Amino acid sequence: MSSTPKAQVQDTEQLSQKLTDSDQLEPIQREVIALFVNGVRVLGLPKSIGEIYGLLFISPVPLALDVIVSKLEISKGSVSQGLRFLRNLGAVKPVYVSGDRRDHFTAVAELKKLANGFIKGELNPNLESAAIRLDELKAMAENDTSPNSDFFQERIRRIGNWRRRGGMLLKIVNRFLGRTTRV
Amino acid sequence: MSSTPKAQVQDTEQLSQKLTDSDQLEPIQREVIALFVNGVRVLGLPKSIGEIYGLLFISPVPLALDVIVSKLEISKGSVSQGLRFLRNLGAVKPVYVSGDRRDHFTAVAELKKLANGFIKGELNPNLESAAIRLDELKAMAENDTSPNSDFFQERIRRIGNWRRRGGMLLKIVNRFLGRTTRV
DNA sequence: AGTTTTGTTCAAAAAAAATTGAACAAAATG
DNA sequence: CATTTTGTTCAATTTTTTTTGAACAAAACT
Repeated sequence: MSSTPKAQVQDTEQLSQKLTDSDQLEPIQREVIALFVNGVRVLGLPKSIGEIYGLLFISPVPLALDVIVSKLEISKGSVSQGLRFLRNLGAVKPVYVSGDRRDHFTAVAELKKLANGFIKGELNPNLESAAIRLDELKAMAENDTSPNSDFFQERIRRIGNWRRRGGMLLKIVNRFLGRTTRV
Repeated sequence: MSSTPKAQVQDTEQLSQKLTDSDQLEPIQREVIALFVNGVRVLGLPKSIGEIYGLLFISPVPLALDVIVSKLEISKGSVSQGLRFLRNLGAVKPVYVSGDRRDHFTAVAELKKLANGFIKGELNPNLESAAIRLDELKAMAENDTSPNSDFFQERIRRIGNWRRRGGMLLKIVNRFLGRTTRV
């Protein structure tokens, strides 16, 4: 970045000015990013994830890692990790930009893809481990001899019902958003 | 708790034994609670909330605050706050127990009530504030004169679509789980 | 009235989660 | 092949969230 000394930049601006013009976000972009930061909080994801996705979503062109770093003014580590997470979720995808060897990324903006990615990446793993534990619980309850055994069994059956209905709901959500991925 | 001195408890057990027999959780209960602790994490709620709800869910009788404290071995403050949260969500309800002046609580175990409570208490407030911000954004984008204006407008329209579909989905979820509350 | 029981509140402590930044590796460049 | 660019990793730090516990208030007892 400093191979060519920028001595000619006479610092007519404030000395603390480190961002070049093209790194500045437009007010609308800032607002959209803020909206996403809020949005991902509902999903239990960190702020930086919302910032990165939001920036890519509201950027007309794909962006490289170090551009994201300077636009958002967060660390390279955060952006690297955030991009990996978003890529795994399918919320962001790499785009080849000719003449630039850096990786560039755009936001995947189809709701059904986002939802499916989140379901597959975040929800399903949890539901599966819960299903395993639930089966173990069922076995425990059947061997139980305490006076509460009947009550326990009823409750465990009920959790099983929740699970079943949750699975059905995910399918319905899927169908509603368009049938791209199987849950 | 110590108005009647328990000198006759000769400490044949370990000295650190502070819980009475009735405070001990059965293995099945421990497992169910663990399941709930995991479950609420997916919803972005703290462990103590899962513990309290789980305990009430798997308890044959309503429990008072201090019983919850000694069974779960967490602080009175946590239980007090947790119960308030769960009550606001409609996940727990007070039950009158004659001859005992303490408040007692049971878990509300109907999935539709739980889901509706969560939607109304946690999701909707967020969606509403997002809707407001989105309207402001729309106005900004319409007054914008930058070369990216068209792109911005397309993107903001898209977020609006997400919101619309999200709202529809909540209604569908509601209908699927049984129609108790309006979203 | 005074005392005990029950439950809430909130500042401080602890725990958990996110972020940073420096060290590193891998690939591209000259 | 030495150098630069690009991107990853992870221990340390910072920030945020959760939990604790002591002080307080309100109601119920004696």
